[in-house]
Amino acid sequence: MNNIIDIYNILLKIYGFQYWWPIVIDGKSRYLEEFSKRERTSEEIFEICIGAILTQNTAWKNVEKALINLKTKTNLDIKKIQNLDMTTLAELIKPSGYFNQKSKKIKAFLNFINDELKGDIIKIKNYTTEKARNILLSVWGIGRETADSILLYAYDKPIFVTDAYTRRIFSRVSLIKGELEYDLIQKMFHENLPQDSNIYKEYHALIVAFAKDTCKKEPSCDKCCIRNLCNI
DNA sequence: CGCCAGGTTGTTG
DNA sequence: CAACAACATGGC
Repeated sequence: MNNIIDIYNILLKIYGFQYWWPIVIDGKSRYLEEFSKRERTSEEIFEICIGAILTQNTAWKNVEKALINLKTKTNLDIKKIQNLDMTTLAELIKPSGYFNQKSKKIKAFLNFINDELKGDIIKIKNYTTEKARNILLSVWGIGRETADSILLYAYDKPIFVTDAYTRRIFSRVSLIKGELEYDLIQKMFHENLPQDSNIYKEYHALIVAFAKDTCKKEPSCDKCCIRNLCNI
């Protein structure tokens, strides 16, 4: 009896595999099955990192527009983006909102790639999860959820991504008491699931799907697939 | 029109 | 440390 695993299985059955993280191909975000079966290329890693920054408190649809702009203009080439001035970069990512903040964050991340990684974005792959997380968190503009999204989806590190949806859903089913710390919520998932990055990837994506579709701010409990486990 | 979206940082008591 | 403000566009 493990509610964390039970809920995963139910969500997987209802919503199916989500195949996160999406990559822009032919002008559209695509979620491809093959992404769960091979490592990400350095180009894909970079795109995931940028997308993770752009999606902070922002709908993916808007991020997609920004990523398409960046891809069209720079082919998401690190050097080309580095050579853009702030105003141009901000203009390209405008649809994702907070464009001044986010262009600063992207610049900070590019500096990090140059200075800490000597231009080699793959380098993090060889770090321990803990070291990789700490080094990402040291970058201005990268907080815990962004760092963990990058670690899990770009570098395939077994670390669970927690977000506002996770809080909402698991508070409602009373697996989270009150306002639990990010790291404590994450710990709960780590302790109740196999240490398997593919499960972490799917579970977080399923949480997002479920939160958008049913466990919304105003929940649609009548069609909820886990209502028998819930207390509201 | 109002609300919300795959958060993070900075400021204040 | 908690509470709160600031950051901003676009979809529904």
